[in-house]
Amino acid sequence: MGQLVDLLPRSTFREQISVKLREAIMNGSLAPGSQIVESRLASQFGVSRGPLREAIRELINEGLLVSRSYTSTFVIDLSKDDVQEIYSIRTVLETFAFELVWETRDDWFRDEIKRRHAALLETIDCGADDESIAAELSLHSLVYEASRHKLLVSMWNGLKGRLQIYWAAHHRAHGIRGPKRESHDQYVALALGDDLNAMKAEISDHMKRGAKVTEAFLERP
Amino acid sequence: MGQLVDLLPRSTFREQISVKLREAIMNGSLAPGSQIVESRLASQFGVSRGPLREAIRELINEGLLVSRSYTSTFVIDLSKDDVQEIYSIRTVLETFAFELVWETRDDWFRDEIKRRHAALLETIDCGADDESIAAELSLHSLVYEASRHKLLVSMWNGLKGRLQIYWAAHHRAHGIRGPKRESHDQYVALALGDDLNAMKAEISDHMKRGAKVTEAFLERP
DNA sequence: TTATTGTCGATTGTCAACAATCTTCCGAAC
DNA sequence: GTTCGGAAGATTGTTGACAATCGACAATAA
Repeated sequence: MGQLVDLLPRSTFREQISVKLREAIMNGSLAPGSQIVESRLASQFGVSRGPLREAIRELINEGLLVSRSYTSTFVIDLSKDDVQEIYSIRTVLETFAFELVWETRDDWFRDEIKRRHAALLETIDCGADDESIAAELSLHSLVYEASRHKLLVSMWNGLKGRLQIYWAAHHRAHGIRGPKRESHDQYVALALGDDLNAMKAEISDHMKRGAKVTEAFLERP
Repeated sequence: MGQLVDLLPRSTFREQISVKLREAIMNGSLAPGSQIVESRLASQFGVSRGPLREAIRELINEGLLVSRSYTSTFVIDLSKDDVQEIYSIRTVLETFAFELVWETRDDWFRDEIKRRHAALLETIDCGADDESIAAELSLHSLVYEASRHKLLVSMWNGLKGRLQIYWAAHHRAHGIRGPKRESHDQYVALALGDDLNAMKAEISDHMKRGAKVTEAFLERP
């Protein structure tokens, strides 16, 4: 039986706060390295410190915030090494995801990948930078979702959050544009094709290119 | 300048509680599927519900507890699928870890893997079941630690906790003994050798065997 | 001047009371 | 008997006040 109506979003403050906080970090309202003060944020959100603290703990576990006991909490500032680690793990996980999915790709998968690629192209054409980043991540998310591997999905979500912070922050800081228009043509074409090894090679290349670009961020004057 | 005296372990209640809780889950004092009640646990630990809740959130994020809003919190009870997922991801991550480590294995690595293997054999000979489980996990942890890949280590730690719960619970429930004495001979020998592909094959085999054993747990009358 | 100690403000950590929500169970209406 | 509604109990969610800790700065003594 399907879902007759949407579930009412009766969420707790902690949940609402944690998504708002994530948003604020993603869109740069809370810049990397900036300090989080519980009492200030609590009054901004109009709640007490209790649920706010729990939301903060959640983001700390996700690796989006870091805290020192009794002293302070900060938005993470990823180092070059951190980003390289993310890309290297991404290569491994995304390759595994394609192995899982490969033989069972269906019409939904093919339609959806085209749809998300088109959405990415559109945001790029609009010049909407933050949206392009989200769209690129959404395109990559597809193979994880299609794998039906819950653990794999949750690991990807963790990486995704940190990547998004990093990209968004650097794009803002350096005035760099989002993904290039042709950046995913090959990826999508191979994902629709029949050569798994070529797909794996493309993932590896794609990540190496990504890692190179982020390196470039950090070598600017 | 060296350390004159040990640092005092001045940790917060939240930290102390979260390690105690983890212990209680690992050693079966809190069995899989059993309910967690904040107020009861808080009085047992002699603290208020605030820090206890934060510790609980931490374990929820680690996947050791699950909670339903306003209703209840439980120790997870892994399904067969969950365990299969853990093993499949483990295969991928541990293979990657060996790729990273392979060319830079040094004397420390070789000594340490022998040491941990010996420790595993000793706990098996003693018939100390819980210790054998911990020793086996410690042996596998080595390659992650040696990889110097922080992200990889943290992902492994997440898996490790869940596996340990699962094993410990099933060993207790079914009176099954811990790892077999010869179970890691091949693994260690290959890790000390020079054939990376053979090592990869052994990891894959090792995990398939592990997954089979856990399947057997669940098919008992 | 320089090293040590005391003090103060800022921030996080903890507590106990109170509110909101969910589940269960019981009774009434049909 | 079945279904509906509502009260009761259990549990989690939220709050505001208070305590502990840290870092910086000033006061002090050599």
